[in-house]
Amino acid sequence: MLKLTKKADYGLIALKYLAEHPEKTAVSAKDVADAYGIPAQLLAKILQQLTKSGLLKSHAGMNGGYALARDPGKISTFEVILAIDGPFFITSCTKGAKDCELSHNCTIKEPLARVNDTIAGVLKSISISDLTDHESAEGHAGDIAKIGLVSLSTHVVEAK
Amino acid sequence: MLKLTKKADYGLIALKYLAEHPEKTAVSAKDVADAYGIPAQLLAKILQQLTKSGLLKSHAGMNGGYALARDPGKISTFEVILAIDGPFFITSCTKGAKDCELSHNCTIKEPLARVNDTIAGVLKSISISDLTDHESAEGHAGDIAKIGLVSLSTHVVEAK
DNA sequence: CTTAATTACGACCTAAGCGGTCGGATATTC
DNA sequence: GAATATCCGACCGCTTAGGTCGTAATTAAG
Repeated sequence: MLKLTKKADYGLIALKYLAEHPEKTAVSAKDVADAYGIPAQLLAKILQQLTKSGLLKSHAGMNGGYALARDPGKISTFEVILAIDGPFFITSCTKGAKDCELSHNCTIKEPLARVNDTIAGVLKSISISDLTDHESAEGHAGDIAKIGLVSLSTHVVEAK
Repeated sequence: MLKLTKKADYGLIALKYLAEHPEKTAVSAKDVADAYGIPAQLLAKILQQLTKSGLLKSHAGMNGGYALARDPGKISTFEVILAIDGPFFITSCTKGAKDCELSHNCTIKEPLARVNDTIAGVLKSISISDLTDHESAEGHAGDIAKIGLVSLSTHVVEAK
């Protein structure tokens, strides 16, 4: 279905929240959970994962909580999703082509891998601070094309 | 995890196979299944779905089978995935924002919806005939940028 | 007209993963 | 030492993906 998990959603929401409140030195999982109606214990585990991945700094004890480990502009959504959901690959045949090799040539994998890279590139290009919608994120229209997009298309269809 | 299902994989593989064998007027599900080691009955159901969606034409009976309903260049991977897996949305909170509304503002959804559109645009730009890897699908490097990509990035990260 | 190939369709099953909870341990501040 | 927190592992219910089975309807070939 190509959808990302709720955990990743929650993680992104939490990081965005942290990015929007730089005045607070530490925000508890419960605070964020209450603010958005997210199950507190679940969010706690997510934030712990993000901490282990080095995206957050944690501080236990009273008045403790989490804080961004880096500038929100330096944290990509790709990293967040990776930290929470693990490495993703469009192809259900996992990367190694190990399983598909025996069943002849899964000829579709190479082009699909390029699609995978494209999507990853898009995700890498979007940082947490980009999620803070300052309404129109105009400009830089051509930059996306530089993200290592392999052009697969010989016939560009206009997207709705 | 942002991966597409095996069913979609199988469907794409089958369509590519059909596109590569235009000489055959009809290919049975079993033929394709045997060629790639795909469970025959499962593939059959997938091809039936694609037929219902108008991407394939079917012919029952002996020497029957499936054929592309259109030129492979006119069938986008987006359509295939849509036909098999149904509409996909990056956001786990389904499109209507119905469920998220009550739990305050799920501020992350708008930017994520744009990511969704971007990915959809990429998928729409890739046709079945594009999957036939004529090695380097060069050129058109900038075209992707025209696909209605909303530029979210202010800081482009180099993709691997 | 019988047989074999093939699509069409629905019921069903199983394993895995997501979303979530619970309980307890550790750390830190007041 | 009591109140907040992070930490961490075990557990659980539910959905869904992936796949099977059986059966009916269609069509071509002998």
